[in-house]
Amino acid sequence: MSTAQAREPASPESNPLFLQSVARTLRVLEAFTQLPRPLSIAELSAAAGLDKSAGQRIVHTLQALGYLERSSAGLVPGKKVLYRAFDYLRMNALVESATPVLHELRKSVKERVDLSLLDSTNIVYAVRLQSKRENFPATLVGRRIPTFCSSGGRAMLAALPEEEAMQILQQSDRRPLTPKTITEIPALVDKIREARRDGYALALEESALGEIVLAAAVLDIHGRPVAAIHAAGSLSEWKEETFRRRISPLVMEAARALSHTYKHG
Amino acid sequence: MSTAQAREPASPESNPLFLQSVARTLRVLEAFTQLPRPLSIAELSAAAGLDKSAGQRIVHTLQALGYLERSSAGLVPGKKVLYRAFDYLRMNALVESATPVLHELRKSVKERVDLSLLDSTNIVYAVRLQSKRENFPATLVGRRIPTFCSSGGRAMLAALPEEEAMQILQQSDRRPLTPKTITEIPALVDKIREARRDGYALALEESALGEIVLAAAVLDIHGRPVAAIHAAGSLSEWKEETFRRRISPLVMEAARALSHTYKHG
DNA sequence: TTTACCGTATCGCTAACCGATACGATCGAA
DNA sequence: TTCGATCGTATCGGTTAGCGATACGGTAAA
Repeated sequence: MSTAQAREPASPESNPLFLQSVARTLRVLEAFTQLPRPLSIAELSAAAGLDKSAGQRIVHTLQALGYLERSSAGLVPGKKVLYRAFDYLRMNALVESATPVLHELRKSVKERVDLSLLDSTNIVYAVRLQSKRENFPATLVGRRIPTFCSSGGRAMLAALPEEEAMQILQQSDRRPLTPKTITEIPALVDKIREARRDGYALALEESALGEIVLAAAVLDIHGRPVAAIHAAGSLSEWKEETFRRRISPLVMEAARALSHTYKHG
Repeated sequence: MSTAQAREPASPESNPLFLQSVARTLRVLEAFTQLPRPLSIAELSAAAGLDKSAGQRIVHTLQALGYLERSSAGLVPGKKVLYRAFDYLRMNALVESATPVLHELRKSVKERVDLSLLDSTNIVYAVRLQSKRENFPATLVGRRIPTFCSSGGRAMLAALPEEEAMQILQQSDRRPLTPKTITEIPALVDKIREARRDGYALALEESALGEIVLAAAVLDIHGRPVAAIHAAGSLSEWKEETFRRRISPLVMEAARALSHTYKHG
């Protein structure tokens, strides 16, 4: 096509119903994912692929609406984004029913337990009950990590039709998060097969060093994986085998209790 | 043509930098606050004050971007909103330093403890460590309740210049949340004065029946209130006086530990 | 079957937005 | 102090992105 200088890279949605003004707005808010610090208008504009003027207008509007705030060092996300997360969480029946189950689980395993949701190549933490002091961002709701290298992600991949799982693996950005992250497709396929056999998945220091995580998938009424229950321990306190033996039945039971109940989708 | 009927109510921002396309986009996402259930395109459009076509386009785009998802019963918020909340939380230095403090506090009071942030007429919960089983939405991050009827809100109002506090009271929608909610300005002024004297605020069944909440304000480096530390107990287990005596020193100490440290603003 | 409402798709018109431009303030380095 | 760089802010005519009226097919309840 000879539109030499296309303004937007022919937005993935060349659908006439796709509004670039909406996409631009959200790209501004998404800038903080790459640059998690107070940003200037110019930085936000650049990160969103906008010129100064467009950035100025969008920032001004988002600020007026409470989705951006001014701090002494620049613009930061506004409290309104928390309201939107609340809307998500309160409407999610799975999050609701998982909360008491996770509390029970937390009591018996005495380690950090989480509920994560499958979002294609990533998983997002939706409920988190931490135990000890840990690296701060790692413990927050909304954190996302790649599906392929998390125990929960692999537990869900194991419950997906093989073809879909392969697709996700191939679409994933498989850069390692730690030196121990498994990144080769064949090795990952092995781990997934293992998870399918065992009913749970295990990740050893793949997203954080010193951390052992065990997870089982939560299935919806059609048998599709929609979430996972995680339990995370420290390798300074657990041997792999003990962790598997003691924790896996509890995690699997919790996941089973939540499976097949709601339509979740 | 006589544009007799202005399309938008001359948006609060008649500033030429205010983009109505941005405002429309966010109004769609905000619809779930009023109507927390799966919605159709028509419902979302109506809630956002848009016609069917505009709604269709915005919904289509938000869905393509992951900010809306289709469930069996209609459209619901998408997981991307959780990512944005994560961006907020991880960048907030106060949230970060409050997390270990809250864990300590949680250990000594053995009740639910929260960190809330002041957002004018509302407070938002940013960190929550719950104890027992409770009414579900009431325990979520991102939940917002009116400043005037929460202990944390009143603790912060007490730390604000009198004039500003009055302004917030007057701007507030003071409909009661429970039969015990105090809604009269003079009575609220009394409660705020009391909080100023004591260094903490108390709310008895004002946002939930059977609940007693005690809170102290966290001040920024300029002495302005930016957040509050809450501890919530059940009236079936606590007498007011015991709660005050046992809990208030701990909550005040936690709030003091966080005050005057960061620029927070 | 009828009716109502759903999601989806089309298309010409136009005003909302674009983006180039300019101005004053601030801050560090020279 | 004087630059130069970069910040936020403000203005304005041209045009394109988006508006909104309209239409179509499917589905579910009456």
